[in-house]
Amino acid sequence: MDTLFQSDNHGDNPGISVSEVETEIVLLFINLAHALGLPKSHGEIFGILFCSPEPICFDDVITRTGISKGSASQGLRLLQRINAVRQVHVARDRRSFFEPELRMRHLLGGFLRETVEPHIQNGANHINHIEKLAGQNGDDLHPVLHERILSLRSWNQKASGLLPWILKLASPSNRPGPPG
Amino acid sequence: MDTLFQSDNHGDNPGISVSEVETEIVLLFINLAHALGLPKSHGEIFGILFCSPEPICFDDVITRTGISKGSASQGLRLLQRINAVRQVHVARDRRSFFEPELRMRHLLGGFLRETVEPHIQNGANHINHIEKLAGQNGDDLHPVLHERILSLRSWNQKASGLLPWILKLASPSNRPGPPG
DNA sequence: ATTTTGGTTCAATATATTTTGAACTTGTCG
DNA sequence: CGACAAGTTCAAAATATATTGAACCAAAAT
Repeated sequence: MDTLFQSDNHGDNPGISVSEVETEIVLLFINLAHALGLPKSHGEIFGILFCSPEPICFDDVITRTGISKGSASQGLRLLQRINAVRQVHVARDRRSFFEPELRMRHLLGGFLRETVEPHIQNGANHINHIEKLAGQNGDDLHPVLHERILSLRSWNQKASGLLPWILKLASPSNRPGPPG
Repeated sequence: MDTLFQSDNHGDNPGISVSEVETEIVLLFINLAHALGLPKSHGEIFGILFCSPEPICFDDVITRTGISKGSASQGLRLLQRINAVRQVHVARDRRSFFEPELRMRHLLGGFLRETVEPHIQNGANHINHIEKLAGQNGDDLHPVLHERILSLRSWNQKASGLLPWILKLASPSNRPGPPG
């Protein structure tokens, strides 16, 4: 593929090869993964699936990305958990095939549910604990610190309340427009 | 501080020492920093400032957190850049003092502006480049891939449009409530 | 003008995270 | 059943990221 004689460019097109477009798309998803705090291999996997018109099987994920079996296995698992990738079955083929989720709402939803929400829940628990300690300390607590502990609670609640709005705003039904 | 004889608990309070509350708050911010992809030392610095009723000077940040000069310097700089920390001046004192930002809207705003927005802008540039390559390739591009490239653009625009809404929703004026 | 103080920089080191790949499981086929 | 194929697991190696601290700079104090 994409050699002088067997190019993805069938015909005499002098332009850039299709595979360069794909390379750039994979790079884009590697960057995105990094921005989201996911390993780059996961971005690579998603990028490859995203570029393919048909679902891809495990071994092709490996050969096309060049990553190891282990990474592919773990990456595909996580991507499925956050709703970024679906498994599909092909008749009379034992292997599993994979395809990317393309609806932003679902992508975002999975990511928020699996990655952000647990952090917010942990935070809430931690704040409960802090409030309990603060209660036991009663008057020894500086009033300013006491107030600030209250604001921790309020931040956490605001963050938690934000998530459903974000999903709603990312829905296809939402036309673009300024807030307010 | 907080030894058997020189406890933060002045008086015969049998409760947990104030410093344990502070320890837990610092731990909370270390977790938060981690969740946001910032080094834990930055969370530690913010936590210490958050716990102090008065602004703290550079050297006290170091002694109270136990981190190195270098980390403190870098951490304070970044925290100021993202609006999480303000520098304040004390009369007839050469040193700078620092205090935490407490308004969620400002904290979120700085973080989004300095951390999230640049990624979205990079993404937009990258997508421009991909569209150009795709254009040069004309008909060689699989129609499905062409469609998907269009959706990249739409995702990026949606993400970009989301930011102002998030800020708006995090504003103090917003009462909590379900979306829709 | 020299010293001291407050703070920054950045190369070296320490720590954390990701990736690899060989050994293993599980299910399928002949 | 035995052999193979698809995929998982996880300890070790590779990579990336954060932290340290000594050398440095600039402004104030002496």
